Amino acid sequence: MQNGKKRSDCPVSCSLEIWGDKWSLLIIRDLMTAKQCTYSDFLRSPEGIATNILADRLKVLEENQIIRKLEHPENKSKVLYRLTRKGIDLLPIIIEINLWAEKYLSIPKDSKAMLRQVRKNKTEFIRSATKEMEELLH
Amino acid sequence: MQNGKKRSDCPVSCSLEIWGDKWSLLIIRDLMTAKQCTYSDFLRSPEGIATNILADRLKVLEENQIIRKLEHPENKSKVLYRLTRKGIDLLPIIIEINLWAEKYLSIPKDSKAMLRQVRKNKTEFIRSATKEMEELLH
DNA sequence: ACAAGCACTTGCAAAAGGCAAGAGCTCTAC
DNA sequence: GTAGAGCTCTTGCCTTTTGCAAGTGCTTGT
Repeated sequence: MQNGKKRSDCPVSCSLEIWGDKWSLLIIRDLMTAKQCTYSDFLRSPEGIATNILADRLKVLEENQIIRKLEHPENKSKVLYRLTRKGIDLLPIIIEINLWAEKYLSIPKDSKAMLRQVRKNKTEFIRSATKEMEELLH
Repeated sequence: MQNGKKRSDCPVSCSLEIWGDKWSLLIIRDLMTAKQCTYSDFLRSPEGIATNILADRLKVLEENQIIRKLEHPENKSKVLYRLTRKGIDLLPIIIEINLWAEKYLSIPKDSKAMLRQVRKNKTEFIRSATKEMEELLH
């Protein structure tokens, strides 16, 4: 998907070439809610990504500096994945997707609770959630 | 992609199942900038979507009521595609994608001009652009 | 009546996705 | 120190989706 030359200069098209597939934004969503995930955390997500696809997407996201790998503090055979600042800044997109979905699809209760916070003050919600995630960048 | 049962109840996942592929958001982008497009307008977009893929995506987007078909006023062999309100409401997502791309990718001059307007007052930009598109819903 | 334009469809090859099994590490228990 | 279990991927094989080229059927302009 992302190898080869880009289709156009359009910002939307270029963005989609990085994370515009069926899975990447779910990986990013997982990282936004959990702050950090191991490989098998991703595999446990309810959508059920296949392991080879996961490995591929993690590779692409890392190459594009959306996420980065770091070693697990207590187990050298585990790998931790975290968002970079570039990845963290995808939060507004994720939020707008949630808001759209809330309006037009049926969504679970816990998502609604989060969105109540968002609607109260979107800017502030994004600011504080971003700050929280950025603390892990150290 | 969208047939079969859904992967999960996650709002992001459900949304991606509708328009989360490499092409759908580009079709929506075209409709946001041009207000209405014919089939060959989409084919002329710089990304070069294949005609069978285009036909398939238009079908899925119409089934999900993101777009709708209407007949061309002056030529019965042409078909016009327009966004529904559900499609118009994807504008905030498109805007956030543009803002992210502006920050992290290199984007063309005309996109930057539009984004200057957005940054001046995002809420008002969305409000007025939405209103403009909604006028065509009649 | 003919050619050109338009919205698709079809057929076929290439690429991507999905599943199951396994490889190569590391840590734990004995 | 060796066996087993857990972890991150990789590999092979098959299915699905995508991409390309050509074609179909309708409409319109000349």
